[in-house]
Amino acid sequence: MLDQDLVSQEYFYNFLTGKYSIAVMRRLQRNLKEAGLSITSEQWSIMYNLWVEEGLTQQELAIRTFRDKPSVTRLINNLERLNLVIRVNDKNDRRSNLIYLTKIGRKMKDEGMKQANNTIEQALGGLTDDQIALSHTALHRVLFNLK
Amino acid sequence: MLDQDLVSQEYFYNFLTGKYSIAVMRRLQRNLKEAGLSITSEQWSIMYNLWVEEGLTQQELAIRTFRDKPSVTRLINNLERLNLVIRVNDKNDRRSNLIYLTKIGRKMKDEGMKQANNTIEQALGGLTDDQIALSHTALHRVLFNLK
DNA sequence: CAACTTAAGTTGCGTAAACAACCATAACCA
DNA sequence: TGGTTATGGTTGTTTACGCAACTTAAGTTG
Repeated sequence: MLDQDLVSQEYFYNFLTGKYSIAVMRRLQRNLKEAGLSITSEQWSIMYNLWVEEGLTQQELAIRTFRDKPSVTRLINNLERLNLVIRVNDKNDRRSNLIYLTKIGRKMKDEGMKQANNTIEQALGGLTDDQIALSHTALHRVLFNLK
Repeated sequence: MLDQDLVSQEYFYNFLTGKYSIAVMRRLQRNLKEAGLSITSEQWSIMYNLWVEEGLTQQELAIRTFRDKPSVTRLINNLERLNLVIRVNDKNDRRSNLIYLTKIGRKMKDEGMKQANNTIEQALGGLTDDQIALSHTALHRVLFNLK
């Protein structure tokens, strides 16, 4: 491969190294902080899934957030220390923990979603609905390809 | 916001939490490992920039990789320990370190770029050139918006 | 029912991230 | 020229990630 190709392919390599998502996640973190929510963007991704549906297992959270099991274990540890979620041992399958929100965790939903939507607006400003829809399709395909 | 909207906006939230880039970076890591290159995807992003141009300062590497200065300091520390790069103190500005590749680091370019291109192919398989080009435009805009 | 396999979660280890505080050198300017 | 400000890098702390090894509980099968 020629060096010119290297340069013209720059966008690919930015994608490869997470440049875009670093930018987005950093902004989400900043928005959450400015709104007085002291959770990280990773913790947000767990909370989001619980705001949609409580009582998920850690395994299920791992799948939905695309993280591995140890990562989820530790994220839940930290969220439990912050009194935002609790582990409840599943009576039917004693290997599983069902994760529920606490009152505080539930109360955080409105502001948490608001800041997420803020971040999305800031990130996608100036793009048309078509462009956004096409990017969805492309990114969805990427996820499918790599899963 | 209604809960239905939450679900229909799922792709946005996947973007927000880095789901796509986690997938891509994980695959890059795996491809590098299978090719016998024991560097992380983050280390790859530093190496890539040095393969394009040697003698960059850490500051410049931080800008090009979209990371902060402490992150670059530590990435360079680890790459130096792996004998892939060296710090050379700048004679003209003694605050700066100029980062150069070692022989081993230079020799790694071919295989490193090959695995990067592999990963990109795997990630973008099934997408048309148009779709890819449009996604570039969109992601470029995102970076511009958040910078 | 005992032996084997699968599944859910945890722990250990090395690496990387953000943010703040810090040090050394350079640039500015009054 | 002497003091202030800006810049390049490093260090400390907390959080998070990837992988491998491990524990415990369920499911399978002879």
